[in-house]
Amino acid sequence: MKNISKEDYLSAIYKLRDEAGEIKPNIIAENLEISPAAVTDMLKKLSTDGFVQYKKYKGIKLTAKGERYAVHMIRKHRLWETFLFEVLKMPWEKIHSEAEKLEHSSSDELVDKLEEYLNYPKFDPHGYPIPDKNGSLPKHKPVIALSELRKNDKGTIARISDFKSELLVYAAKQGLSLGQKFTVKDKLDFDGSVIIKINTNEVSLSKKIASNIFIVMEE
Amino acid sequence: MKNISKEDYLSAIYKLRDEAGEIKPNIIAENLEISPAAVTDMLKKLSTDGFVQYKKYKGIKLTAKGERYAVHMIRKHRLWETFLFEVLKMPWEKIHSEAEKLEHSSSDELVDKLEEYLNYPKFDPHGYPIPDKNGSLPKHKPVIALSELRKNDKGTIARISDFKSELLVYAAKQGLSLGQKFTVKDKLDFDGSVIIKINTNEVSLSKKIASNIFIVMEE
DNA sequence: ATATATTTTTAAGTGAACTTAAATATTAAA
DNA sequence: TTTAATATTTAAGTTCACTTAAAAATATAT
Ligand SMILES: [Mn+2]
Ligand SMILES: [Mn+2]
Ligand SMILES: [Mn+2]
Ligand SMILES: [Mn+2]
Repeated sequence: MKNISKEDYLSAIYKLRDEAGEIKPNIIAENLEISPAAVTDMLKKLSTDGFVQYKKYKGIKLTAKGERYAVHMIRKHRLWETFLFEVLKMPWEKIHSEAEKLEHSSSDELVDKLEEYLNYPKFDPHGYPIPDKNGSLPKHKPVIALSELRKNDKGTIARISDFKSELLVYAAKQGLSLGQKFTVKDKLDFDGSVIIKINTNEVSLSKKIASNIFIVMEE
Repeated sequence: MKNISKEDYLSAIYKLRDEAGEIKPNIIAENLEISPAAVTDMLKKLSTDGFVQYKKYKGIKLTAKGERYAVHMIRKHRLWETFLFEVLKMPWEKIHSEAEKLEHSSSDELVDKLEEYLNYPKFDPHGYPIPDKNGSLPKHKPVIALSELRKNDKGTIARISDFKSELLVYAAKQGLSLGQKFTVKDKLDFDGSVIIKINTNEVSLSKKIASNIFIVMEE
C-alpha cells in the first residue's frame, strides 16, 4: 500500500471501533480533521481495495485484511512512541504527533529491529498496548474511563488519551501519571466532574478530562 | 515547507553540485528517476519559493536559503543512517533507502535528540560527513575517487557511494570497507579498471565501481 | 405522521506532483 | 554554417487527497 492517508484512515477506524462502537463517517472526519465528503471518498477506495466493508448510509467495518493492516500500523506507531520517549527522552506530549509521521515511513524490518532494541515493550508511554509481530495484543486487566467511577472507588491510572497534547501536559501537571494510585473523593451530579485524591493531593477533573483517563479498578 | 518531493530535489541539487559541478535538469531527473518535464515544473516552484536561482535554459543554483535547507535535510538523512546502522544494526545496504523516507518525517527536535544519543557522530556509515546543527561540515582530509589513482598509489577507503544498494553489497563482498588500506597494483588503459591489493587479496574493480569509491591518499 | 434537523453522499473543482507528446533551444558534428 | 542530435520547456492530461456547496437519505421532535 504505502499511502499515508489510507493508513491513517485504517488506524482511525480501528481505534474508533473500540471507543465509539458503531463507526460513522462523521466520527472519522472529526477524528482526522477533514471533511465528511473526503471520508466518503476514501471509504469507497478502501472498500474496492478490500480493507473495509462499506455500503452507503450503512455501517463501516474493517475486513480481516483491513484489521490486520490497522493493527500493523498501530504497532509501528506505539513502538516509535516508546522509542522516542524511552530512548530519546522526548517530551511525553510530543511523541504522539511525531510517531504519527514516522509510522508511515518505516519498513517492517526497521520496526522489528526497533522492537528488539526496546526489548519487546508491552505498553507505550501513554499506556496503550503494543501489538506483537503477529498482531496479538498483550494480556492486560480491563481498563475503564475514570469518568465511570463512583465515590470511594479506588484505582490505578493505566492509560491517558494521547491524541491531544494539551491533555497530556495538563494531566502531568496535575500529577496524573501511569501507575499512579488514587481514590475518588467525590463526583458531582451537576457537571459530572470528579475529585480524586492522589497521595495527599486532591485534584478536580472535568467530565471530559476524566473520560480520557483510563484506569484499572482495585478489586 | 514539509514537502517530501521538494526536499528531495534540494538535497539532490546540493549533492549533484559537489559531484557533477554544473547542474542540468536532466541530471536531476536521472538522479530522482523522474521525467525531465517534472524537473522543469519543480524548478519553477522552487524558484518562486526562493530556494533556487533558475532562468530557463540557463543554469540551476541553490540560493543561500536553498542551500541551508538542503544541508539540513542531508543532516537528517545521515543521522538516521547512522542510527539505523549503529544502533539498530540494520544492513549496510538498506539504511540509505530507509533514511530517504525518515528524513521527511522527523522534526528538528527529534533529529537533535538523535544526534545527542548517537554522541555527535561526524561521518555516516558510508563515510559521508554529517553537518552539525548550524550546517557546518566536520573537517576532513580531501577524498578522491579510487578511479583517479595510478599504479603503486596507496590509500585508505573513506567513502562509498550509497545510492545503489547493489554497489554496497558488492563492495562489502570484495572486502572493501571504510578505513581499509590498500595499494593500487595496476590500472588498465583498456577499460580503466583497477586492481588493488587489500591485505593479501587482489581485487579487480571496474572503472564505474572505482569511481564510486572514495579514498584518502597516503602522503 | 409530518416537519425539521442532522448526516451522508454526490458534484464540481483545486493543488501537488507526476506523465507523455510536441515544440523549441542549445550543443555538437559534418 | 547548415544540419543533426540532444536537452529543455510547454502543453495537455492523470491520480491522489482534499475542499465547498448542493442534493439526498436518515434520524429526531412535535
Ligand atoms: Mn499515539
Ligand atoms: Mn499517521
Ligand atoms: Mn544515504
Ligand atoms: Mn528522501
